[in-house]
Amino acid sequence: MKLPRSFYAQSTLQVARQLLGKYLVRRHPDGKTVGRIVETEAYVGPHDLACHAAKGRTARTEVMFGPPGHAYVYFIYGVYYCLNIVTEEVGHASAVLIRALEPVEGIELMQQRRGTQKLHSLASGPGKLCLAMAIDKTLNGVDMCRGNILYVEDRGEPRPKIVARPRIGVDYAGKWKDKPWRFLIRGSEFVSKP
DNA sequence: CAAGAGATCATCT
DNA sequence: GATGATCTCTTGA
Repeated sequence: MKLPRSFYAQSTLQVARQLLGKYLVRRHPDGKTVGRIVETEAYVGPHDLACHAAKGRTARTEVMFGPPGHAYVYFIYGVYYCLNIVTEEVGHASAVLIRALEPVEGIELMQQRRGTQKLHSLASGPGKLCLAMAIDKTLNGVDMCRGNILYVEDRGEPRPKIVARPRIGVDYAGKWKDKPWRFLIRGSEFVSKP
């Protein structure tokens, strides 16, 4: 079943942990792709210097200030897209970055889009998974609690064992850079970095 | 295997 | 005008 808005309205750290073991579903004219979420990162609000919302309310961060359960997709390094899901109540700018997926359905399509056969590196990183699932800026702001082009599904899987690590690529964030807010499923072969 | 460069552009100063 | 919530390829041990 599709995760409801109340799921995303929880604290960002809880959402980041509870998304592990859930399934990201993407429907596209070329086909359906599904991946099991194995790695996430929490960006908890404007006071978190690693969070884009720390720059204030701008055209780019606008979605994060809105209601939970919406997709925040941004373009980075002139090359890749990254997918986040907005959390907490309206006005509280926070989100969870989806960092890695274990390919589940539509694997051939993902291989085609990524130009590789290797399952363990098909979606093992925020940029890679967006390529594999055809996620780009046209999905920015999409409501993931309504419609069926992009959403997260609970398939009744028991809660996985979780490991917490510092977030990746946020060395500029001062005292926030070492917060252990990157969450991985313990032992998964599909994460971006062990 | 580890380290480094380059790709390439929206966003903010 | 600088830089980034990344990835791939190349180089060298």
